[in-house]
Amino acid sequence: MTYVRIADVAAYLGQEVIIKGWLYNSRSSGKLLFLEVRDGSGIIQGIVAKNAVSEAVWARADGLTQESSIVVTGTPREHPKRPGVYELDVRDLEVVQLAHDYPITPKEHGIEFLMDHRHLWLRSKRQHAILRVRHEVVRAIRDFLDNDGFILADTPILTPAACEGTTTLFELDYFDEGKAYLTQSGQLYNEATAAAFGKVYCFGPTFRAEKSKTRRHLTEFWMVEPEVAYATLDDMMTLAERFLSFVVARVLERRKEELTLLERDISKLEAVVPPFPRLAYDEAVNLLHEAYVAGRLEHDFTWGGDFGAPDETYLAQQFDRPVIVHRYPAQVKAFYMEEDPERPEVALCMDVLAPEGYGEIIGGGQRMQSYEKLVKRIAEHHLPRDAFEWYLDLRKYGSVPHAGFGMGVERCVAWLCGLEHVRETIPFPRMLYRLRP
RNA sequence: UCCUCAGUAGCUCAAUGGCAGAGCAUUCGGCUGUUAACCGAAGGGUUGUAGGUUCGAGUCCUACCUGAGGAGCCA
Repeated sequence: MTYVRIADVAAYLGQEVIIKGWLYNSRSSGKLLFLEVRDGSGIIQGIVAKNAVSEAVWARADGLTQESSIVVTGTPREHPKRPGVYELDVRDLEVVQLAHDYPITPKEHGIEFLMDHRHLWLRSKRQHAILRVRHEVVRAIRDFLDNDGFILADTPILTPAACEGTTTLFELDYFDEGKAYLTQSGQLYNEATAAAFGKVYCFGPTFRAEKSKTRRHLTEFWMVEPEVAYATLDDMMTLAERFLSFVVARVLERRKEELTLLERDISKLEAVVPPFPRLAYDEAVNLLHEAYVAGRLEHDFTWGGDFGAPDETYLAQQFDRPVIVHRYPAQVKAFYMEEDPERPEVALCMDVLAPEGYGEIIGGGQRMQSYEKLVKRIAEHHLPRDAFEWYLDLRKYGSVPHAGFGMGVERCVAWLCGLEHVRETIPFPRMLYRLRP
């Protein structure tokens, strides 16, 4: 007898197989039982006819409860009325464990209840679809970078100092070395590996102890950060555009079924092809000001600040694909940003804003190349100089123009899936007021 | 940290200041093609906590707790 996964039953039509899984839901019609069996690869409806099985099998099948673990023996065949859909004529059924009072019923639940039962919620169809899209996004990211000459060079999660002085860090005791912090970005280390390998990326979890409680924030999130030696801001805008287009195309190609289950408007994603509109910060400010004058934005925006969420949403809504905003005022950006040689008050940086109000999904730019200017910046930002000596070494020994960016995986997945909140895009989200399960 | 909203059965929600209710889930019964199946019955409540107003509070007031959304900050 062959053990098969539900995703593969089409190759076994008419042959008896074994399926190992859990009861997702069941319906009955007198002497017929309809068992929806899931095994992680898919869901198949098992048909138990009272006159076709032994009394013992019938009794076991009739007594099944939601999420009981079961091993089913039966013969797959096409659904009588729905071509392309497969069912299983059940001959035998063993109960591995009988579940009692599974809390997540097939009706609606509130978000608090579902988040408290996240470990069980992961079994439902919608969560499956989202996490399969996430998996495809991660795979596409790696395929794109690996095929483009990048080396994966992971950066440490425990770090001795902040990489951006402004944001809040998770702090912990590190033996006799004093305080250590959970990384908020691998970028500074990326600059070191880029000087070693030319084209690198790191891909892992990052942590921000920001007290942000919005649909776009997690305290622990995954970020992919490519970094390229001898690259400029323009190179990064082009790379981000190619990179993001590739990821979107891959998800459309391989996960259309999941997007359909999520009721995602696929035409919105099909529009995501190069070139992306590029907007200087100055132009963006003008657009926002005009929108305020026309009554489309509540607050006026003046040059010098960073965009708020409504501003980002408005800017993104002006285009049918991601928009790249570049050359922000240096004062609102991190200390390591290179300045524009023609306008020192702006930084050679860029953000990619996703369409439909999903906000900033990519941020990056060209890094400061000059040793002297970087020393000055570190002092201006009141950062501890000694913690950055190794970083300054990168400017002493073969400094070159270099640039990179970071993309938040969860925001990207939320956008691709059309979700209200990023919390469903990671198996176990960590948020301001949620550490469990 | 601030602003707004919400806490009633295991879950999702009703209930003009006047008897605590429904659907789903659970248990029992019925149905040979069901699709969040359906039909019938039963069990299930310290209305988030502590005070207050009132003849009477799930409902009004105060404080606190918990959660959700948003601001700031950010991917």
